Amino acid sequence: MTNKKPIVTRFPPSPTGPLHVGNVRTALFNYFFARQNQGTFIVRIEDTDKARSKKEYEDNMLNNLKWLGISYDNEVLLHQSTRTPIYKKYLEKLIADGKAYVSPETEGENKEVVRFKNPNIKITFADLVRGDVTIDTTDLGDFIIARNIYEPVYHLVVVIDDFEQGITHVIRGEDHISNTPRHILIQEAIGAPRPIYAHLPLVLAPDRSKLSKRKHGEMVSLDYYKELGYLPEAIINFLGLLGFNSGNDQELFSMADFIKIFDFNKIQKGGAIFNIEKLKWFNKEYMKKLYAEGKLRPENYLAEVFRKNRTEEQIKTLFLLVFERASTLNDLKITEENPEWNFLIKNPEYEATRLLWKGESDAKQTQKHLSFVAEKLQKKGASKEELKESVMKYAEAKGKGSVLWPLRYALSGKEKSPDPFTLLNLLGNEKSLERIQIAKTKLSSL
RNA sequence: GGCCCUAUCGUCUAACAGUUAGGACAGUGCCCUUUCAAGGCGCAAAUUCGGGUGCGAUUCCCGAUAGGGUCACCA
Repeated sequence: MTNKKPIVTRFPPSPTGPLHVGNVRTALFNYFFARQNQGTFIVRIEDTDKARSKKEYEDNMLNNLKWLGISYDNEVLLHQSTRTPIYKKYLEKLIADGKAYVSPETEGENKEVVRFKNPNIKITFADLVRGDVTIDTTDLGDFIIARNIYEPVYHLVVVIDDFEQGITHVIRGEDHISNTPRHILIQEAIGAPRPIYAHLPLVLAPDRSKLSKRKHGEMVSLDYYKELGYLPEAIINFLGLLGFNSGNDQELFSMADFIKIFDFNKIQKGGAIFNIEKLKWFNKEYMKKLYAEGKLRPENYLAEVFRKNRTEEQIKTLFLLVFERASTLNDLKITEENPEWNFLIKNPEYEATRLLWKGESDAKQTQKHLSFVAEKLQKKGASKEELKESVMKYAEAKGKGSVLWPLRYALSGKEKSPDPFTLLNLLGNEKSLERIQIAKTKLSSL
């Protein structure tokens, strides 16, 4: 066997905004491929745009990568802003070799810039996801590679850094296809080897255009999802499957799974819409997993008022109720202001007529049903099971809806809620009796 | 507009010439059930359109159409 060159991939964010979900996907694929091949995954900060680059954004990216569990192998984090002397050396050589020149400008910010002398040739490069791509560089003209000798622009620095860091595979978004011939031209001029390219399909907004901060706002940044209570596992699973498939019907994949199965041949060529509904589903799946592992604790989510004067069992019941209706961690957070659940801590307000089951017009009957339940509740020593049994027996005789609906409504004041027996347990006898009494009073007014 | 890329259910996708075109999310129906949620079982839903080449095209080729990307002294 021949000795394969070790693989080196990279993720080079520009710290001009918070980490973008499209970039997360790109980082993920670079990471999968490097890890799969025992290669090296490098993160480098592309901050040549001094005006727009900010330390807070860099921190945001690094923290988010860590949160996702994406670790990089380089010991020092390269900042392009600190490498001016290196780029200058290349620039001077390029100029000396006649491959670039200082060009006087009549437009733009600077009077002079450095332009690359375009040989005007056709470049064909092999793309791991698209096959051969041919582009005529004549259309590019003599493009700018530096604002001045101390301020190179992206196209130059990306090529130099990829070269100096020994990047073997450039895996990036499809929006870079048109930049690739430019980069290849520069590589050839500085004598750098050509890396292997793979251009990933774009992550699209529901309107089918590239997800962008300008057009699509906060939904492009990872923070948005993180703050809403999406789990890193769910985000990785969802993004890992955007534009990639395993070839079988499996839906749930961990980072380790992706590293195992990643394959350029299974990458889609067309862009993929970021469908939040599917993300929600993944998140729910991972929340179930967390719960099963005992890692979701009610006390972290239920406000004190909901826990006060409740037994362990009641708290668990409440939490489960909330849990099965939740898609994100935030959905779990129940506070006094939550209209969905605050009926548990304060008596509900509602119209008396709402107590009547559909088709029912006899308020007296409904009152009688409620009285039956009240009596049972007042009987000391009866277990919850016995109570439920006797009420259900009664309800079956009188019509389940006629008995259970008003009971549930009296307790919750809501059209939709958990069943009355669960509510009875959660509220306790005293509060339940109070609410039943209120309901009976309301019914008298009908 | 030039150049480049792409094209299977609404969405993410499977099928690398022969399948009743499969799965998942969303939707919808039924069951469970007083209501909701959860759960179970169903249903509906796609090969953009023309031409080729094959005994046979979702699959290969060409064209049209549509969508997207890119045309910065941003990355």
